[in-house]
Amino acid sequence: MSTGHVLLGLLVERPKHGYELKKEHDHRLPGSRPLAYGQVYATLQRLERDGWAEVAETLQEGGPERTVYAITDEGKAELDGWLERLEPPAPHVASPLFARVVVATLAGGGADGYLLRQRAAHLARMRELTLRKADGTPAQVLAADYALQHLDADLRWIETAIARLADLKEEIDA
Amino acid sequence: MSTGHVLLGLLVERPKHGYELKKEHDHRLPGSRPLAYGQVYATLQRLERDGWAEVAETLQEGGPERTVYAITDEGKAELDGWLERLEPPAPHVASPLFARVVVATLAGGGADGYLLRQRAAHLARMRELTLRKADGTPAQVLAADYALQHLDADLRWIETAIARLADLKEEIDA
DNA sequence: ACACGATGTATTCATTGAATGAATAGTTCG
DNA sequence: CGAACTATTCATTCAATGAATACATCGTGT
Repeated sequence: MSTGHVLLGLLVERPKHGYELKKEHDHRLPGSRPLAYGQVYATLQRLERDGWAEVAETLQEGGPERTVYAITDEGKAELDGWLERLEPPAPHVASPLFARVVVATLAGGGADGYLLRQRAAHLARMRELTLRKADGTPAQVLAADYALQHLDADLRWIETAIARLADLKEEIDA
Repeated sequence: MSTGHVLLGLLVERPKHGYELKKEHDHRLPGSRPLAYGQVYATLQRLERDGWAEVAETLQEGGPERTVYAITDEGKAELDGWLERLEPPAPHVASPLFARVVVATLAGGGADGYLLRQRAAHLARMRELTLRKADGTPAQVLAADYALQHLDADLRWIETAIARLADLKEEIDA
């Protein structure tokens, strides 16, 4: 429940309500997919159910009702645990790129064309990100760097994949 | 529906039933998370609902019933489209690593320790994968290369993140 | 001065997809 | 007889989207 832990993290500062959490999440984690409101409130309910967050107060002072959530002691302990825990380093690599290459080869189409087009798209995206880095906040720069490093990793892999497509085809035909 | 497209790809060769598809998937896409049976059958139902696959025959020749699915013409067209489509190059980077660094900084703990431990874990995992590459099939080697490139990307990012933690903290405190 | 629409705040709901784990049931083989 | 393999189903949870609801504020034109 990665989203839940991030929300817990945002609650450490002070109690907040759903709308605020969504805004903060999108602001603090630029580059990550913006949270849908539905997901925020669903996640908050799970946090409450598990005792990691609780309703601090319900405000009705002009405007819609706002339900403010606070992190609990249990939630703080859980968050600490999450921060200590090492990210299991990619036990399973979910790679749409790899999947397509295998499927294209299986389906007989050949993956060369796809890989070449993908390489071009990656290069374009990297140029775009590099430009955007210039005027970003530190968080935006870090997020962009993360994306850039992984796009570069894809590019390197694409090169070796192109070179080894023949081997893959042989294995599949066998 | 990436899983669905992969299953479609496996059906191009010839009609297959769920159990066989699960085995083939896990075999053809080493390194990816093994499919749960439940997911295979649920996905097949969606493929059928969308007209991309259909029940070819139901066998009851000694042994449990087997429902064999075949790809339809519509499914072939969809698969071609999927293979043509470029992977939207990381519009949103879902990065547990980045998320933890931000949350650790927000929560006041500081992310240095976490990054150092994560670096060590990555290095260990890379050594392990490199060893396993030696005696792998071409598909396994490609999958391992994909993982290795991305672990290396993480490592590079970790270095720059360590160097820029102070900037991030400053942004958050402001 | 005030009706009106746009914008912003805050939450809920219905639905779908992804994923897990356990349960079921028959077959083969030692 | 029991263990292992083949094949499918079910119950449940989490993740995620998109639309709907509802109230408040604020600027604009008449």
